[in-house]
Amino acid sequence: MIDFSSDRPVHWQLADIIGADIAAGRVKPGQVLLSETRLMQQWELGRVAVRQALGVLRGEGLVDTVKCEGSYVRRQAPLDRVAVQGPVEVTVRMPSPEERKDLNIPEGVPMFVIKEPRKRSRTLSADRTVLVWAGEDRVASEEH
Amino acid sequence: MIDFSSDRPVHWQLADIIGADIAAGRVKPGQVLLSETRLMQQWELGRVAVRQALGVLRGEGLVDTVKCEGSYVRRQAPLDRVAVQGPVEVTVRMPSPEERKDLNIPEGVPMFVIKEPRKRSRTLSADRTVLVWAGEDRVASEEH
DNA sequence: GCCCATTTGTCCGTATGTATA
DNA sequence: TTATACATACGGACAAATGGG
Repeated sequence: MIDFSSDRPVHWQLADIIGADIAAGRVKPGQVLLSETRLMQQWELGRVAVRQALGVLRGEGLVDTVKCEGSYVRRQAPLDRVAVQGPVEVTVRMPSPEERKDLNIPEGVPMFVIKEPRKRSRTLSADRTVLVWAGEDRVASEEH
Repeated sequence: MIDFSSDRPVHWQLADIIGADIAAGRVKPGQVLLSETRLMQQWELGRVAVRQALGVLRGEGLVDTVKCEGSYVRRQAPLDRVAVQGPVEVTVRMPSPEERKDLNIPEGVPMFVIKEPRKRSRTLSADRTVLVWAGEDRVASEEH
């Protein structure tokens, strides 16, 4: 499966393979992937390449690596629908490590920054949130 | 500056240091950072630690690494103000490598997914875009 | 055009610490 | 206690692209 003569780096190839497995549902959300060592053996790669591949998948938000346990396929968190009422300006960026900790945002997940006039910005983890311009006078955040 | 006896990993410490330099403007947008080798010498770290630190900064969208040149402090792209009209649903996620390529999105930058009723989703690089709900019937994207 | 130093990208191997089962 | 597994580091090596002489 891995083509060592390809000009596509092997850790990208491995990330492609695992990502395709996830997309196809061959490994399901919440399920743990093979360990680094198993992946090294199965694909005949070094540890660095395997870790780089997992790093790519974390960066894409597809998996979540837990120390001393393994890398899990990320569960699709139930979405909070957050309604906003204009005029609003919305930007998005990656959180700093501190913001990740404060807002409980996993690695590879961006962050909403919502600026309403005369208010200070609201920040929301983007993997749990769908932003809705309702046009109605409901601004509540529907917690599930 | 780097505390090897700290329980905070050295590559995080280095990312903190460089990130603080960027935030304070001691290195300016468009400017190139010291090379990996220089950073290794200056901070007495191995290459892996230096690369991990740069990887952290890329993941935060602070720097952009160009092969055979160096890591540059990312220029703040001039923002396109994109006006939307309700009802609209906005989600955000990290692009896949293919989408990054297609939409010309740098590493560490998330992507808007804008779903308007009866239309197919629009995707926009989030580092160039500020989303505005104006409440008016103007849906144009004001290119600068 | 060519050489050469620089710089990052891509790999390998090895080692230690630490949390989990 | 033992085995497993990941996190953090070190070292080395070669390839590929860039830019200056």
